[in-house]
Amino acid sequence: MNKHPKRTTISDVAEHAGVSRAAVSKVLRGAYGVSDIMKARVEASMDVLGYRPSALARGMRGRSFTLGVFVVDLSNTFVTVLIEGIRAEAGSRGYQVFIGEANMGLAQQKQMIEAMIDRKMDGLVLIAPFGPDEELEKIGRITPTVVLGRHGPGQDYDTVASDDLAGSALIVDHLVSLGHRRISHLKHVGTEKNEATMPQVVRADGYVKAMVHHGLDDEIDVIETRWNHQGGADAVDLMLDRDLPPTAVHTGTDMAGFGVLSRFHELAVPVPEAFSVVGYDNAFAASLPQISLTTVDQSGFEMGSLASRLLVERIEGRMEPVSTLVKPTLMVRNTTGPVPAGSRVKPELLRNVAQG
Amino acid sequence: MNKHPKRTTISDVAEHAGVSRAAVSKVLRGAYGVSDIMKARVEASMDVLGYRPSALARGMRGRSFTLGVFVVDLSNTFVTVLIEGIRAEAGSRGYQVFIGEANMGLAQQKQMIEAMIDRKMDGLVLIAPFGPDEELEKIGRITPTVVLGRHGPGQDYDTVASDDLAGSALIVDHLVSLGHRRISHLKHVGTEKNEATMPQVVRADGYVKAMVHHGLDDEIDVIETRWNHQGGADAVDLMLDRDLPPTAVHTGTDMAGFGVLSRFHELAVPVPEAFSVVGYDNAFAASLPQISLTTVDQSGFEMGSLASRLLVERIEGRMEPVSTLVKPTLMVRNTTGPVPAGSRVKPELLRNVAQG
DNA sequence: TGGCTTATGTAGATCGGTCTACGTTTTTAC
DNA sequence: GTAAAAACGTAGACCGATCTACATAAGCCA
Repeated sequence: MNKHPKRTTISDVAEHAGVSRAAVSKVLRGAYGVSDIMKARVEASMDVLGYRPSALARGMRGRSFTLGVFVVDLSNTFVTVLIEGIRAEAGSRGYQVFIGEANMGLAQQKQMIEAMIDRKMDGLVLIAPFGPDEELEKIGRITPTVVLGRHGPGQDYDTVASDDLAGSALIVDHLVSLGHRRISHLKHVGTEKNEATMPQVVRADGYVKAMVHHGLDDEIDVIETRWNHQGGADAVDLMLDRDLPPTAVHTGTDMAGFGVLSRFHELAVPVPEAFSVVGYDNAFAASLPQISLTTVDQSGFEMGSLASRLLVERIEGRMEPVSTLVKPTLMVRNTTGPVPAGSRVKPELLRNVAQG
Repeated sequence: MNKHPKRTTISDVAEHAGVSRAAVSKVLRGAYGVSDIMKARVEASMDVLGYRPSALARGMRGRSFTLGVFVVDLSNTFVTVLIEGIRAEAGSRGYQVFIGEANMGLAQQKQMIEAMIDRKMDGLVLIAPFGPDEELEKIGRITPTVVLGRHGPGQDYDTVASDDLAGSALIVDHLVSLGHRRISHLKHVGTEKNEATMPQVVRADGYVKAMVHHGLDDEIDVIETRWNHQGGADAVDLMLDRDLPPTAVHTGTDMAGFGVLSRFHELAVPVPEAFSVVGYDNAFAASLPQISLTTVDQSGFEMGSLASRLLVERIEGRMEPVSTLVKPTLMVRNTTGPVPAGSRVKPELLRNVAQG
């Protein structure tokens, strides 16, 4: 005895109200050409019958009232905040939000996005997708698209990104003001080619520019690693292996920052007394007092709701691309401090620890 | 110039291959009555035209090949692991997984689930939904459903849960073996009524049973609070305010555990020297060395893939409900230690600290 | 070779809505 | 008071697939 309480359809409502199916459809859509009397009667029937239109059938011709959010990695708590913003705005405009994840590379990403298109979702938010810009253009030509977390502008899609250039500058300024000069930066490197619009590229660019601005051209030190826990941990060993190790690091993302802190913790290198660490994203764990990671906050909720708003605009007809940048803010916590006095950073000592 | 590269439909393929639409449909579904020659020709045409069937249209009569995962709170990193498991299994069986979140109460949860049904998703996985069991039965009668994280059995849905009774026992056993006797427990209390199948109820029950088992009937201390960071922090003040404060706490969930640790950190109460803390879920942050929270691991990936498997079975016709329990394991880390010597737990002292 | 069964392909209804075209009333305007 | 315009409601094609019936062709057996 399953699935048998047959759904009420638009025909049932029409019959019950004694009008045509087209009339019910009009009421449903709030379309022109409905008298108040008829509207009331139809709505009453809907109520009595407990009618809910099939979003699937509606989608066949009209809108599906569904937005798709594509994510590479749900376990990154920062994207959760973005999604919160997306949902809030979309919900208030009558759209349902469904999230699709794909973390096994470009092919899987493509498949997921196609799955969304095949389900005729009215619009897509792509959170930090990989792949070349042209791929995104292609998607944008098929369906309304907003790319979140990559810099613009695009031809056929909108972008919402944090001003990563400014974010990196905030970090470097902060560290320099604490007296640091040897500041390293962790740049994400994956299997895919880096596009100029990707955050890792812009953050690295901002880091270099800021270093130059402070006259620290000679101290520029970009370490390529993966932006995850392991990548951060690995980078520590690399840094400590330098002839003259840095005194601070801009880890590019909190996840890598956690890895850095973990490794330092294992090595009993005191943070921030011996080494300053700055993350990026203001993920949940960064705020835990035992971690208390200095980081850059991207006001994810606002970015998310802005993306939603742009997407709905686009669905409703806007064609010109919009590219926005949100100002980040620095969250100074307890992993950054004054540069250690020269005596306290014995490179030899640090290297020994690393090998022990 | 948008959205105009008109999609190829089944008719296009049929025409190109010189067969009927029905024939193409048969090939698509792998249905009976297709010669090898025709199959090859149709598939070639699909290839040439770059055909992808509309999942929407397919769903109108047949399956939509879509599974819906309902989640209350995506920011809980444990559900991310569950989703990973669900996706792995579902993907290998040709289903797409879409996630819907609703964290603003029962009404929003209901709306989200209805939205999934309205889109004719083939089956639903509900992760720790709230509301009465009957509500779940109602859903299960409409569409194949697996409930993840609530204990069974259900009449018209399957359940996959961690053995919370055993989990609580593991925790209490561990603490008792360290010499603790005054062990408190944090029980989640929300705005909704607690059902007997909800984890907070079973964990509390397991805690009580385990305490009784160790002859600690008189030390049973269940504190009702919210299972989040703030709830954990608040509970610390409550515990320290007791005439004879406990020496250990089973926080019910890692999120509350983080709150407990945070508050202790603020109060400079050393963990585990003065107080032992155990979480539940083995969330990501629990593994960070600075946190290193002793907790219970629920092997989320396995639970997720098991749920997927059950759901597909149900979609394919099974009617008898299945109710499974997965064994949890204890992860001993650095927030639990031997009970402090009597002198070190001066209740007065702790209370002063709390007020300072 | 006739009679049956099995294999292969097609026509056309169907799913539950939307949307265009058109007929009928009711208003408005002069 | 009548023509033109606006308001209201309906019929029926359509979206892109699935699925049931049925027609035709091929294979099998005696």
